[in-house]
Parts: sequence; structure tokens; C-alpha cells
Amino acid sequence: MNPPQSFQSLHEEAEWLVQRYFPRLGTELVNLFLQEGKLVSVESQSTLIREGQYIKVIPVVLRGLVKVFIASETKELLLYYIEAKESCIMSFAAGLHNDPSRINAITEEDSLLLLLPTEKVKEWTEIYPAFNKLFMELFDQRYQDLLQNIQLVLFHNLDERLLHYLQERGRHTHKPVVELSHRRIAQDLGTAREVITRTMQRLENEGKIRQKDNGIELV
Amino acid sequence: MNPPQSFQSLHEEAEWLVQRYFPRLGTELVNLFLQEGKLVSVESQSTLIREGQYIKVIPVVLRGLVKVFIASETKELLLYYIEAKESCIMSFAAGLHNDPSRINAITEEDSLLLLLPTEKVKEWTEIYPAFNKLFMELFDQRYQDLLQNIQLVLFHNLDERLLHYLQERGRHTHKPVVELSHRRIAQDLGTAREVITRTMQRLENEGKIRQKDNGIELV
DNA sequence: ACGTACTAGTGACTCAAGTCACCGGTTCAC
DNA sequence: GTGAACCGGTGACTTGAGTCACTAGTACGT
Repeated sequence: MNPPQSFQSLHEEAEWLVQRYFPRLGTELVNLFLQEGKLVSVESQSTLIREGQYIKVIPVVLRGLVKVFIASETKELLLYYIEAKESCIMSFAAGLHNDPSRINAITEEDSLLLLLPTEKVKEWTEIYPAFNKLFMELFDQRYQDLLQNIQLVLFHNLDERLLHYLQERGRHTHKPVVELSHRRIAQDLGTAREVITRTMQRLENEGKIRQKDNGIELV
Repeated sequence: MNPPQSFQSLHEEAEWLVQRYFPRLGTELVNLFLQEGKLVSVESQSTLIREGQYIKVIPVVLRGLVKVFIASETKELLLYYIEAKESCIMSFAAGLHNDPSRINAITEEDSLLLLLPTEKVKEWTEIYPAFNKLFMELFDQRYQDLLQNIQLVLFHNLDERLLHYLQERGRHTHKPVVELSHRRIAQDLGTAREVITRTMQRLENEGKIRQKDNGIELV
């Protein structure tokens, strides 16, 4: 089940990925995905969804990594990552009810996305139980992510939150070291750069991380 | 469409309420609700769901008010209210995947609940598009509630959070004054009693609320 | 009439986190 | 080489919120 060395086209790669990631949907739905969805290849740091926007398509991540966050005038907060392997992004509410989005989404790696029209998605949830089930599971997962985030923000101090952030980041990027500047980490956690610098030093003193030239290593 | 002066039985009242609140489900589903669900009448402050519990039933609020919150060893935080008129509680994830619940639920008024077995609910979402749609909408609403809560906790100070809390409380209890002790409010907001006392005074000085003998009045 | 258990109010203090004003180092462009 | 734009690091300070210790009022039961 390894990927072929190379694909003739994006469409071919997409087909292979959809079949691999969503086998339970069956061939009919997989074909509908590819037929109705629009395939786009975007580079890292591309904005997919902006707060206040009306959502016309729901992006499914086939390759890469997407970050979802909320923002105020002065701060941001990372909500969760959307990984290709495990799930697709849902502009939930927004998409299905024609409400403006409350969240922002941006690619954190070069990514391959399948943009499904919300109209079609709405249809499919009603017609295909398998699709509906997938949708529910993803919804649920995001709900859990939000819940955990609230707990972290409210019940834990920055040391713990930062450590958790680094672990999650490592998990999602599949790299042993986190290659991010203090400034960007501060942004994700809704705090200031200096605060991250100091907190990072504390974690290092406690032997929980190591800061090296190529990034932050978890111990 | 006013309620009859009195009902002969709980079951009769429940039937009337389900038909009133979920007309779009159709008579077949309404009957299934009443047939498969267990009707219970509980008084205020009854614990419905405890963190860590496995969920076997999903309570639908027919009358009364339910509060959903998370807790740590030392703190609590109100997540949202579940009102009869608008929705039913969902032990989402938990119920459908047999995971332990991450949230707590408690009645805030004497309430009439219809307990639906999660197994049946799972079935119904697959068979009845109307039910599925209702389910999704409720899910979505809770997602939005969580999102707003995160924003409040992270982007706003206690003054604003307290004011928002009082407004919401007023909205859900349908009363012009909030009849809660500072201690209980502090619990819902995850803070200390003294802090609420002081914050309340500030809001009063700014003319945003009035503290009277019978409760807190919003201006 | 006395204890118990609530309630709200207050001054003094602690503390985590955020802010401000600076370093000095590296890299890149022109 | 000179400036611009990054980066991490640091000391001094501010501040919102939480904690501690205590006061006093009200209601209930025995």
C-alpha cells in the first residue's frame, strides 16, 4: 500500500489519496468527491479561511498540514491542526448555515486540498450514511480539541501549555524537532515573545526540552 | 398553540412538548422518541452527567434548564446552558463512541428530561435525514458556544466576562434579575468569590448593573 | 439564646504573565 | 559596507487576578 514513486498528475495523486484515506466511503462517493471537488495545490502559509468570510467550499486536506485559529485585534490562539491522514477541515456551522466563519485557517506546509462545495456536502450527509458518519466523527474530534484547549488555557500555566504545544506540534509535523521561532510560538499561544523565551528557558532548565540550532527538541 | 391548563400525565405532557419542539421530525420519529426514550422528572441541581462517566443515554431537555461545565481539581468553568425550547443536550463524542464523558451536566431548574439510548440515536441519525439534520445543528451550536467561550476567556477581562455571564443567565432563565450568590457565579466563571464581589462593585459603579435584595439587575 | 452556616465586603499581600526598553547576533539586499 | 529585518536574551516594571485573614449581617434549628 505504498504510494507509487511518482504520479502522472495531481488528479491521479488525489484519487489515490482519497481512496487510501476514506476507504469506507465506497467507490461511488470517492468518485463524487473527485468529480465535484476542486483540486488545489497550495504552498505553506496560504490563507484558506478568514474570520468573517462566508464559506462556499469545505477543504479536505489530502497532503500537508492546516492550522486553525481564532484572532482578536491583538492576539491569536491556535485551536487545532488538521492533518491529511486523519481528517478534513470543517467550516462547520459556517458552511452549512451560510453564517460567516468565526475561525481562520492557514496551511502550515505545502498542501494538496480538495475543495468540496458546501451545497454538495449538505446533500451527501443526507443521502450517504457512511459520509454522514465520517462527518460526525470529524465534528466530534474538533469538539474534543476545543474542549481540551479550554482546559489548557484555564486550568494550566504557560509552562504546561507550551510543553503541550511542542508535543502536539511534533506529532503533527512528524519531526523530532520543532522548527519555529519564539515569535510564532507566542502567536499560537496568544502570548508575547519574551514570555516564550523565558518559559522556554525554564523548561530547558528542568530538562524537559533542548534548544538547538535546528530547533527545539523534546526530551 | 398554548399548553393545556394541565396534563393528565407526564407522558402526555412530554408528547405535547416533543411535538411542539421538534415538528420537523415527523410523527414517526416523535413516536419513536416517546417509545424508546425514558421520561424522567428531576429537581434542580440534579447531576445528569459526571466527567469520566460512560454515556448510555442522551438527555433531551423538554422542560427546565441544564448547565454543562468542565472541572479541574480546584476550578470549574461553565460551558453553556441547554434550554428546553431550543435544543437537547448531547454527550456527543462520548455517547457515540463509548468514550468517557469530558463534561459535567447538572439541572439548574426542575426539569423534564427524555433519555434516549445512544444506540438508538446512532441508528436514527443514519436512517432519518431530518433527525440527522437536527443533530448536526445542535452539534454546531455547541461548537459555536465553545468557541465563544474560548474567546471570552482568552481575549476579555473579568469585567466583560462577568457582564456577558449575567446577560446569558438572564436570557436562559427568562428572568430580569439574576438570583445567584457571588460564590456560585465565581464557580461558573472559574474564579474566586472575592474577585466577583469586587468586579460586581466595579460594574455597579459604571452603572452597568444594580445589586438589589432579590438579585442582580442588568441595566 | 446560642451555635451553625450561609451571605457580602474589605485591606493587604502574592504571583504569573504581559509590557517596555533595551542588548547583541545573523542573514540578506543593494 | 551599510542598513533593514529578522532572531533570541534580559532587567525593570505594571497589572489583573487570586489568596489570606478577617469583619459583619442574616436565617435556621434546637
